[in-house]
Amino acid sequence: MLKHTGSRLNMSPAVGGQRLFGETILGLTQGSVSDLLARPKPWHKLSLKGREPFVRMQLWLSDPRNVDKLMDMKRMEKKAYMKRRHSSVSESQPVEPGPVGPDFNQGGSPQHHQHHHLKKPRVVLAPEEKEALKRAYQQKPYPSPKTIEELASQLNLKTSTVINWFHNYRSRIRRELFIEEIQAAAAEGGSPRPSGHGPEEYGAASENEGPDHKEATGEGGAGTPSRSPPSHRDAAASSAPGTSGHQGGAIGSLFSFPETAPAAGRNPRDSSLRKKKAANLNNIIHRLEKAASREEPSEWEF
DNA sequence: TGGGAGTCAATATC
DNA sequence: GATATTGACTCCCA
Repeated sequence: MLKHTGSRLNMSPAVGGQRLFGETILGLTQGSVSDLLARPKPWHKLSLKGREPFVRMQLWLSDPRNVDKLMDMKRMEKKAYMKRRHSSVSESQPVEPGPVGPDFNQGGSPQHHQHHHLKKPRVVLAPEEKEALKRAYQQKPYPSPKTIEELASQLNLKTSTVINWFHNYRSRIRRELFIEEIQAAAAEGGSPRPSGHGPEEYGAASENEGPDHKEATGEGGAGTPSRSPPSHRDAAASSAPGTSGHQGGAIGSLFSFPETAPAAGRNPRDSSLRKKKAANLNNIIHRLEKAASREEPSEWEF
């Protein structure tokens, strides 16, 4: 499958990165953290549950030893890893005959371990299948069960896959629209209006990356307004609050966003995308810190 | 029961 | 190895 990922958020691997930060601070996996930072929803559109990671982030920010603790965690992880590695080298036999490596036992059935953990192979939709689904979405964002059945049989997919695809697509389109709203608000007033509603509308920039999202642009489907070109986003992102060097000392060392020109051979859009994501994160941090200093417990309770 | 929100986790990409 | 993408899943609500 061909994917274009543009750029990556450099969260200074020397300290942690999305995985460690997500798992130890936010209670989220790396993928979720990446998503959260790249496409944050406005605060007022978040459910209580959706706000939790930001509340955790705020608590972490208000902890004077936050970075130290993260570094400790990293050290501990490394130690554990080395220990595991060392023991697996010294003991030529694994402790338990579990599914450590690939299912491979001499002469035996390769399925022996599978009853333990039946893993469904991940469905990867072919570009043509995605195209067909998108066309169907443009005609009907909320297809009837009958339409779903038809689509599934036409594309030789499971109906659940088609249902999931529509769910995911709608939800991801919606998020893109939220980002647009925020950008429009930011472009109008310079920065999102103060509201006293916690870190409202901290998201100020988005990359709107990837072929999927681009192709969704301008879809005529019901409730699917057209979306603006990336250049508009660039402008909004660069004017996002928090980009002006708000790095909060230790935080800055945790989330370092190099401002250097893109390295040779890299996607030329890389640095601007990086900036946009940095703007997102800095904006979130900025508002969390502001909220923390204002002490609005009612907004943070969950 | 269908849809939205949030998330996981496999995998692609850099 | 770190990050981005995305299909699948759970939970909650109307």
